[in-house]
Amino acid sequence: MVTKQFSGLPDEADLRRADSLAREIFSDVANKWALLIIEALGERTLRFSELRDEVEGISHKMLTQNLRMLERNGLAERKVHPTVPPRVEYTLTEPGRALRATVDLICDWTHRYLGHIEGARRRFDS
Amino acid sequence: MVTKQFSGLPDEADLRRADSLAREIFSDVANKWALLIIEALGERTLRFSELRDEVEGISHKMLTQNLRMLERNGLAERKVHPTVPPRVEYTLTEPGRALRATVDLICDWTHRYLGHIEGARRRFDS
DNA sequence: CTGAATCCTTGCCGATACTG
DNA sequence: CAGTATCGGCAAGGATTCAG
Repeated sequence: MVTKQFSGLPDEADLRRADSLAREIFSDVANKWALLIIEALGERTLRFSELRDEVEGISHKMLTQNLRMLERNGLAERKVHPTVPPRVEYTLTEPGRALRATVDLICDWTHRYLGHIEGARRRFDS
Repeated sequence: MVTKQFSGLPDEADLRRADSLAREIFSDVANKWALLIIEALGERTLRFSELRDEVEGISHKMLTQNLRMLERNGLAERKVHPTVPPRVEYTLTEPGRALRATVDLICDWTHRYLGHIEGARRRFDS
């Protein structure tokens, strides 16, 4: 990651920094809207407005906010076409697609256990 | 899932219901604290207080709140030992463990791309 | 069409106190 | 020790407006 001058081994400070960074990334990514956007993007390239239609219930603001975050972390790429009206397209980068694979698994999980969960809820709610 | 009286095929209403349920479950589960708790539990059985120590930075309230949610959805099991002082233990159920497997993948992902992301951030922030 | 900025409301979340 | 309830601050997030 970072080239140390006097040792190839990370020291404690490095490990703590990496941990807190990992935690930060996890917090960025482990939120509903971010994951839904990633899932919506998939392998496709979508415009801002297409994304807003695709991600059910997301507001203009949440979409831009999360797209900025994804772009900042290098998970999505933002391509501006200097036309009028402007046309902005978003695509997942390779790290983004790798993350999407895991999101897919969560979706699979959701559907596989839909019945279990529905039952569990009924039992709990009584 | 639900046995229909006149048709084995789900009608549109069923599909819409299933979708909104899936979305609801996804929203429950796709949040930082829930995922961190699931990850902390792993294959172990932990007491409330152990969990609080294990999940860095979580408050008493968030912990109970999320544990209730996990219990309600049948992802974690809550076992009360009627001793004094009380002793309450939490364990992941099979659906919970299945979900944890995917959370593990997200953690792996985080660590694998830590460097990419750090670089992307530096570039973006300038 | 995108996006930034503003206001304003809602609800999250932490702190605290109290029960069993 | 574990859980619930209450209160309050503050940040998340919605609606709207303006700009490029």
